Amino acid sequence: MQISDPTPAGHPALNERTQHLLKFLVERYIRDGQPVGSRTLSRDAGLDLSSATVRNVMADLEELGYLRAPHTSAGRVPTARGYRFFIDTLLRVKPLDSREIEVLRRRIDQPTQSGTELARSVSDLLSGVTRLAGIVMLPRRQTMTLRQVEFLPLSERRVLAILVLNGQEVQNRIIQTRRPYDAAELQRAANYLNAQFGGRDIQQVRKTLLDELRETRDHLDRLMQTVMEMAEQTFETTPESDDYVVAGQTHLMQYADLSDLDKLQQLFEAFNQKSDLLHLFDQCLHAGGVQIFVGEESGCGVLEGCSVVTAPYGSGDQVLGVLGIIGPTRMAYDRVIPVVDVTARLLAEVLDGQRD
Amino acid sequence: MQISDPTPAGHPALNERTQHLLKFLVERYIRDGQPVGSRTLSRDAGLDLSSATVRNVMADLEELGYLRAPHTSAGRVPTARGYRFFIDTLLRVKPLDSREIEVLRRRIDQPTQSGTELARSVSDLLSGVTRLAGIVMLPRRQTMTLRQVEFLPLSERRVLAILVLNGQEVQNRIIQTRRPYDAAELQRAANYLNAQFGGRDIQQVRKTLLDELRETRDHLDRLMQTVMEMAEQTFETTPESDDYVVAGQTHLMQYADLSDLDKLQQLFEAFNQKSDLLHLFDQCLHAGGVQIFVGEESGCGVLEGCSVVTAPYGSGDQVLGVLGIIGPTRMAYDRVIPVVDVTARLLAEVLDGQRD
DNA sequence: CGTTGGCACTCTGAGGTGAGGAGTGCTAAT
DNA sequence: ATTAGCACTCCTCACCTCAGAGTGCCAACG
Repeated sequence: MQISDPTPAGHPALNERTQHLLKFLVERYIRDGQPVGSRTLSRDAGLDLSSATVRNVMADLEELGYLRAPHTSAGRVPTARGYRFFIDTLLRVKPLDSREIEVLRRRIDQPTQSGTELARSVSDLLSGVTRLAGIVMLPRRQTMTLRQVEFLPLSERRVLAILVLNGQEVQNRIIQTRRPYDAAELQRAANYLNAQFGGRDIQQVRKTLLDELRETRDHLDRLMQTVMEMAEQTFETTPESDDYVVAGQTHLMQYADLSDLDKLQQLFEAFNQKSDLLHLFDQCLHAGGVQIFVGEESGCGVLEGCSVVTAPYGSGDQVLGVLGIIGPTRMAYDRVIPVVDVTARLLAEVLDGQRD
Repeated sequence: MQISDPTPAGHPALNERTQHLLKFLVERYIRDGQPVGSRTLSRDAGLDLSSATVRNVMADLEELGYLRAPHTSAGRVPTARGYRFFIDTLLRVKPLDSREIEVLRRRIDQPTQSGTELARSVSDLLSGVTRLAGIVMLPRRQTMTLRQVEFLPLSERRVLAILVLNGQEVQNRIIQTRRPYDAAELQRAANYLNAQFGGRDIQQVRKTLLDELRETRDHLDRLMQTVMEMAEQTFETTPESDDYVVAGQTHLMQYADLSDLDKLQQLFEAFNQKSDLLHLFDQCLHAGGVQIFVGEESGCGVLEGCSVVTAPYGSGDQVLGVLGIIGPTRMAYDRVIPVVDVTARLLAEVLDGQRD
C-alpha cells in the first residue's frame, strides 16, 4: 500500500527520542481523547525520562507546530501538522489479517442490480467496520463505455432510451420526440448506433455525432435523422444520478470532537450538497493509493476537525472512482487506512469479476 | 381538507374561556418556545382576567393532562394530549393563498426521469418550505400496473429485463439465465407477456404466472418455458428500491426541543432504518386526508418529541403513496398542515397529467 | 551540556452560595 | 366566581473557592 501526501510539507529532522515521544503522544491522544501531559509520557512512553525533560521536548514540538495546548495546564494535543507528520513518518499500519479480508470480500461480492446499489452496500460496509461515515463515489460518467443502446416506444411522442454501459450498469432516459416514431424506425436507429458506436466511450460518441451533424447538416437521410434526434437527447447531459453515496453519517454524532451541533449540521449539509466533496474526491482519482487529508488540508472549511481517508478503485488498469471515509481528525488511522485500502482493492476485484 | 385523528380520545367538554386560554397558550408556546405563565395569559390573551383566575384555569388544564409545568415556577407547556386537543378542536388552519400554491405547483411540475427523482424533488420542496424534514413515500409496488416489458440480451447468460410501469416509471433488472437465449426468443417471450398481461397489476401478473406454472408443470412448450424463466426473476421480489425519500433532516438539528444529540442520532438512524417509519406511513395510506401524530402517538419510541404530519396522494381514485413532514412537536401546525395537504394534491395532479 | 527536582504559577472544572426573578398555590376579601 | 395578596418553590446566573493537573523556569547535578 502506498500512502501519498496531498500537501507535501517540509518537516525538519527530529531526533529519535522526540519522534518517539510525539508518536506516543498522538497514539495516546487518539486512544483516550484527552490532552496528554508530560507526566503521562514520562511514565508510560518507556523512555525513562523525567517529566521535566519531556516538558522541554514538548515545548520544542509546540514551537514546531506539531502540538498545541488547549490551555495553560492541560497537556498537549496534536495539531493538523502533528497528525500529518505522524501519518507520514511515524505511523505503522496494522495490516488486516486474512480472515478479516475474507469477511470484507464476502460482503462486497454480493449480486447487485446496479452500480448505485453496489456503492451503497460498500459504503455501508466501510461505515460499519470503521464506525465512521463511509463514502463511495460512483464510476464517473466520462469513463463509461457504451455497450448497447435500445429504444422502446412508450407512447406517441415518448421513447424510452436504454443505455447499457460497462457491461453491468443500465441507465434509462425518457425522451420527448418531435414527431411519432414507430418501433421499426427506432430499431433501425438503435442498430445503427450499436454497430457504429458499441464499445466506444460515451462522451466520444456524443462528440462524434455532434460533429457529424454539423457537417452533413440538411441532407440527412431519414434513418440518420431518426438517429440524430434520438441520440441528441440520449447522450446529452448524461443524467446526473447520485454522484456518491454516503452511509453512517450518524456515527459522526458520537465523537465528542465534533459534538458542536452547528458544525455537525454544516457537515451534514456538505454531504447533501455534494459539490465540495466531489471536488475533493476528484483530486484523489489519480492518486494511485490511499490518500489522507487531515483537518483543513482538504481546503474544505466544513471539514475542520475531520480527516478524510480515500483510495481510488478501478477495474483493470482503469480508475473508476474513489471511496473512503470521513471521521474526526482523531481517528484510528492504523486501522482505518488498511480498511479503506483493502476495500478499494476488493471492490476492484469484484468489478473485474462482473465484467464477463 | 379533512384532518383525521389516528387515536380518537375522548375529550371532556371545556367551557369557552378555558378553550380560549388553552389555544392562546399553545399558540404562544409554539411561537416562543418558552413555558407560558399566568401573567402572560392574563395580560395578552385578551380576556381581561386576573392572573389568579388564569392560574385556576391552568391548574384545571394540568389536572386534565393538557398542560404540564416543567418545574414549580416555570409556567406551563402543552402535553402531547394538549397538542392533540389543540389540533382537533382549536386550530384554525391558514389556507395558502393562490400565489403560494402556484409556486408549489411549478416546483412539483418539473419533468423528471423517475418516480424516485420526483419524490426527491417533492420532499426537498416540503422540507424547504416548512424548514422541517420532508418525506415522500414512493408509489407502492403492489399498486403498479405493467405497461410493457422488454428483454435485452446482455451476454451469454445475462438478460436485462425492462419494466415500464404506470406509464412513467421504468425499472431494470439483470437476470441470470440457466441457458443462453437469443434475441428472437426473448422478443417472443416479451410479446407474449405484453399481450397477456399489459395493463394488469404487477402482483397479479406474478400470481397468475405462478399458478399457471404449477398447473401445467412439465408439458410447457419452448416459448412458455422461456416466458417462465424470464418472468420468474423479472417479477420475483420486485426490487426493493428506496421506499421513501427524506430531505432536510438537518433542519431538525436547529430545534432546541430536539437538541439532545443522542435522541437526534436515534432519529436519524430511524430515517435510515426505514422499517419503523414505513409502518407508520402505511397506516396513513388510506386515511383520506391529512393525518397528524403528536409525540409518541405514532407508537414509535424515537419519535418522542416529534410530530408527523402526513397526507396520502393518489392518481385518479387510486392511492399511490404518502408524503409528509417530521418535526418537533412544537411546530407551526397552522402553516404546515395546509402545505402538506396542498402538496399532496398537487403531486396527484402532476401524476395524473403524466399519465398520458 | 543535557537532565532533573523543585517550585511558583495558571487554568479548568466541580461544587457551593446567594440574590433576583418568575411563577405557583392558597387564602381571604370582594 | 373572581381577585389581590402573600408565602413559597424553584430556576438561573453570577460569583466564589478549591483541588487537581500541568506548565515554565531555574538552579543543581552528573
